[in-house]
Amino acid sequence: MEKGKITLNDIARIAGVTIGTVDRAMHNRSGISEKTRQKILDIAKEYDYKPDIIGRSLSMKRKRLKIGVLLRREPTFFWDHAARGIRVAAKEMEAFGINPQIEYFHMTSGFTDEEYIAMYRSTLIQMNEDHKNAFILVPVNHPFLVEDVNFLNKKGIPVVTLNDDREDSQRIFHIGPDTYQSGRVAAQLTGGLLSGQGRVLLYTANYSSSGYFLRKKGFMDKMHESYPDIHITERNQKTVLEAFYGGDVDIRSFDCICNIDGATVSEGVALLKQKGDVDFIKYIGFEINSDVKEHLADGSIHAVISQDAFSQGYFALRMLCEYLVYAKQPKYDRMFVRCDIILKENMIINDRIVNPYFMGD
Amino acid sequence: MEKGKITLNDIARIAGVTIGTVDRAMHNRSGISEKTRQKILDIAKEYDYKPDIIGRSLSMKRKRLKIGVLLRREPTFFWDHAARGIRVAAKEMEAFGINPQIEYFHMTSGFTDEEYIAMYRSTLIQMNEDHKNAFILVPVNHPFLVEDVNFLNKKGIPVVTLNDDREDSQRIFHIGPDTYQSGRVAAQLTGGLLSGQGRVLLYTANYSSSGYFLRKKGFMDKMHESYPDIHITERNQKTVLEAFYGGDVDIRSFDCICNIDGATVSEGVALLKQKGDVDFIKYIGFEINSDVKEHLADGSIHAVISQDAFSQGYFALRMLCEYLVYAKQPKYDRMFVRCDIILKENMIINDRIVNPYFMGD
DNA sequence: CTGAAAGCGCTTACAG
DNA sequence: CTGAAAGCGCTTACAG
Repeated sequence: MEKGKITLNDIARIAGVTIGTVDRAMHNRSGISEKTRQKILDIAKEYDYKPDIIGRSLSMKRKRLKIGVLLRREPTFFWDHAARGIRVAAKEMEAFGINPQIEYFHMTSGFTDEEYIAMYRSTLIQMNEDHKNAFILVPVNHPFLVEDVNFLNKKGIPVVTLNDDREDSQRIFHIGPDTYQSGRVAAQLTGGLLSGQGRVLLYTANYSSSGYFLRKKGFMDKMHESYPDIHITERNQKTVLEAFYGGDVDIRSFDCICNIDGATVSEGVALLKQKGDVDFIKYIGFEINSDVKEHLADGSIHAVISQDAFSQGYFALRMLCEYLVYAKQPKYDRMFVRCDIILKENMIINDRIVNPYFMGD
Repeated sequence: MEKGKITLNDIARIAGVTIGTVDRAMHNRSGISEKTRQKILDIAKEYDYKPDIIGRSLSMKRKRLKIGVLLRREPTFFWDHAARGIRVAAKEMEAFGINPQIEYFHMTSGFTDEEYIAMYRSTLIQMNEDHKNAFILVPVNHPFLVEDVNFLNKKGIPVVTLNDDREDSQRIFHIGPDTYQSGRVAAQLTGGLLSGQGRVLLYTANYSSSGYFLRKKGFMDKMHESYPDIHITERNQKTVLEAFYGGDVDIRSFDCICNIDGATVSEGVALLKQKGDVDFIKYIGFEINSDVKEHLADGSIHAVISQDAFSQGYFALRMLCEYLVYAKQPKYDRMFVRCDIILKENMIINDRIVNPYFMGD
């Protein structure tokens, strides 16, 4: 008997029982004597039994895995990529009958916080009525979120948090950007580009997100450690217009703009172009979309750091499925996607580049 | 009948035939009347039949897919990663019973070209005697390679080329680095770092490889286009010692060393450290290993560009399996892996970063 | 030219 | 506590 190639049927034959009994032993099901269970487990161990995933999958066909996914809506380029990552992973796992149902919720304008929470919660309840096997959620910042996650968990419905985390909840794991580290990467790029000298304008429209706060902190920490001679001016006005041209700002006195806030990058560059200042200042941003690609191509953006939403979605679904199908526990309960540095010359412009980004097409 | 969820059994029932006949129709097998075949195909189309990959796989278990893989040996860190990518992909596809047999051949020293070719070829023949279903090969530069690839292809054994390509052969597709583009990326990094001014030492131990030649060309092209004021000195001595300190070289007259030749990067940096020159010059290299990681961490290397061997192996096996199992033709017959820019702050130092590099562990 | 059946490796409802 | 059997969706060797 070749090691590792043994099947449940083989074990049954060796143990002198039937396959049903073997199954009971392997899955710690009830209705089996301790003695037979031990005998069977010993045999399994001796012959290094590994369950055949595809036999199991075929048999599992009867109950397809329904996974509820609740994402944000804006910025759309970002969340579209996340949804795409989820669909690609689902397609890869289609052998296991994964069936993700993706819903979105808006966080932009026109509603009070309470109204958002209510909308979010009602969507969640509605999705759950369809008897989901698991959820992938982008959490909102409200105590109920923890309650609901814990409730689902108690009912045996695991929850994964995407992009934002609630460590105080019983989500089984989290996948998101390493925002602090991405700030450090931006600082190293900036410092290298300025040879450790000069003036930097650091801009964010939105510090309310803890992600942006952490990114700024990463940027500042790395600057203080490695480039103490660079002078940093923070601006966090609501619009790039105010930030770059409001008050008594002389934009040309800066050597570099670092735009912490991924959502306003292309807007910021467009403004510099319009004012005729774009050639006098280096621009470093976050995240990539088609506008940003154009700015990279024509040289008006030097670099962006991407912690791509696609990978977040892809790995969230994939690791969740491995958890559901193989009972494989992720190594950590908090994981991050890579910080990719994207310049004109290494941005991906065609699909001859093999890459998870394109595997689903 | 839900669209797309129809099975062969359903079709058989609808057509009033048995599943064996449906199978004959779907696979263009002989022994079926044109009329029944048409009827069955029409039904399949109408109900949007998609074969269930996992049913097929289970049934295919009887003939596991044996794939022969022939890689180089040196530099080991590189080919170990390629082999690892292949194993990870095989594990991911284990549902389909993929069984890669990986062999290596040396290209270093002590043999004539003819002897190498003979060794390579005998290994290939030996592997093929085990009735492989497909091959992944790192080609050697000899006409016989084309002959053998074409011979295998004619016998219905597809061949994929890895890292190097032979476009004149009938390999079904190629995956490798985009060496020309990686040279351009290095040039953009260098140019940015020097703000378009200064002197660069461009070093390669080995121009005989067409990969290094193309990389150099990419570097030069981008420099001429974007940073015409940077002065470039080429050195291609056999050792870094000769290149950096041989003749009348004053290494400190350079602002930056760009080391085209991925295999000598850590050696070069170690030499600069030993001579006390490392703080006076920026270093840009290619490929990453544990030594290079240390140099990145302590700041003696500014950046490396990685076209990781892992991905080459991973995608080669994966796309080959998709070809064998689903008959899925890759979009292009020549594909490249990404050029990743790696600085101290974004190099991956722990496995909390979700990444194909770590998916197999 | 077509049918009937076994088999891939597992899970699960049912019978005893 | 254990067994016997059906079934997941496909492929294939054999019978007619």
